[in-house]
Amino acid sequence: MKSEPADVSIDNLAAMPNQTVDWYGVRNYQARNFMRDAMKIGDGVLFYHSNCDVPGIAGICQVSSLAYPDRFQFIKGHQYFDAKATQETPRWFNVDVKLVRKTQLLSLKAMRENPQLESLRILQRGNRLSITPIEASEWQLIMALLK
DNA sequence: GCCAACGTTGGC
DNA sequence: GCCAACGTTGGC
Repeated sequence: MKSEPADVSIDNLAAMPNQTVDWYGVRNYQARNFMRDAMKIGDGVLFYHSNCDVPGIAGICQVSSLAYPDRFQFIKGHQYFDAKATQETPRWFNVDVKLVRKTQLLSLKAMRENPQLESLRILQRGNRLSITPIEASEWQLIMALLK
């Protein structure tokens, strides 16, 4: 799951109550669907710093709630307000994400240089999704790299 | 339903 | 700041 550290960094997350953040602001249907339809409590999450000096994986987290309506879609004037969303038929959803541990930064560059990680969705050409699923084998490999 | 125009993402 | 690669919008 990508986050811009200027918005929420791994250190920001570590300082939050319960070290938990609601993954607000996703306004892409595919990414929303991953949260709404696929994520279960306890699922592993790689916290990725994007759009920053050294993009890469900065920590390990886990999903700590099922998806529920993103609170900002209802706030008029807010950056994430959506006029087409209503309380009865919300359009955007988010899960809660809880920090497991901060890790050494596994940079995008390092990931690209590792042939074993070639299949990672986030490394595919043209990928812009802020949330992408990961294979169990890829997860295991990254866990080993982060040891 | 097509698709041109426009907006966004995000690495570089 | 550039720009490739998407995603969304809206006229037709």
